Amino acid sequence: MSIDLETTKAWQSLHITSRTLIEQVEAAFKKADLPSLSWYDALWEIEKAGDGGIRPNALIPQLLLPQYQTSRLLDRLVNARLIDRVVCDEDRRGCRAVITQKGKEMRARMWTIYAQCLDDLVQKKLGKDERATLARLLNKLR
Amino acid sequence: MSIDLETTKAWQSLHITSRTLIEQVEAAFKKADLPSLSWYDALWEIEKAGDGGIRPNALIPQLLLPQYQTSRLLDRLVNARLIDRVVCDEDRRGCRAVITQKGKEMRARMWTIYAQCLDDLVQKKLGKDERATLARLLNKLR
DNA sequence: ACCAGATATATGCAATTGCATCAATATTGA
DNA sequence: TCAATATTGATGCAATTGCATATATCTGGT
Repeated sequence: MSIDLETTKAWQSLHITSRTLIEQVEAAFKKADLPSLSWYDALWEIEKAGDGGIRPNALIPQLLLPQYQTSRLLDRLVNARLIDRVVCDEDRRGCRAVITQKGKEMRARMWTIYAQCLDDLVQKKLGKDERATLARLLNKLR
Repeated sequence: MSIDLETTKAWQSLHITSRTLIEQVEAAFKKADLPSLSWYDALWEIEKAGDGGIRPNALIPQLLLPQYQTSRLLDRLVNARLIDRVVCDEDRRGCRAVITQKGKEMRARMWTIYAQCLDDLVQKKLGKDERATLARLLNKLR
């Protein structure tokens, strides 16, 4: 087993690109006085879940976060009045995360920035076919 | 400006793939009772610099870390006796990070695990041409 | 030589993470 | 039914990060 140059290059560009692009999005959020990407991701999943909200444990695989991080991210969102932790009737160990009106507004505000970034950082830089090829190759790695 | 599906898919798979693969490498290091990827990266850059060592500020662009993180990573490496912080004659504000024998051994030990991961996670999953294409597309994004 | 920046690095402090574990409730199987 | 086990979610504590700033040294212009 020996690692060739293509492997090294692919590995490096994968992580460098991911980090660099995320940093740019985070910087854009910060510049607009908005919270970070992880808040966006959580708000979006919670908003998509609708009025019934979503259980924290269902959020974990979506956000790819460990349980304790998810719990604490929810703490912060509650604290910022962007979501409510509602009691869960069918399982009283748990709760449901439900987005508030303020949360919806925040997510929408963040999306305008995020979408602009996605356009600048990805959509303008690769053709449609290239974007599809990239996604296909990446998906072979997971 | 509107974001299409290929863009979203490419964006998601980029970050999910990067995170997932890194987690797998970190897990392999942890399982082998070895420190984390950031230690490896730093040790490798410092080892490549040879006996003269490398200035922390030259390490920053290599590691893509902020200055204070670099400084503290060096603290930990010194603490673990994997590098020395040597006084720098030509600029006494600074120092030079020089790898120790123990550091070299650690890096080599980590590489056996790391290389195995790269083989399993990348080299076996994509053909040579696919790896090259992936790197090329990713590099268009930075 | 001297002073006004600029640069290299370190560090105090608050926020966040990771880990282990806890408390509460649910489920299973005898 | 009930004890054993599993699952959900939160939390104390130590380690790490992020930010702002401090300290020491260097450099360029006068």
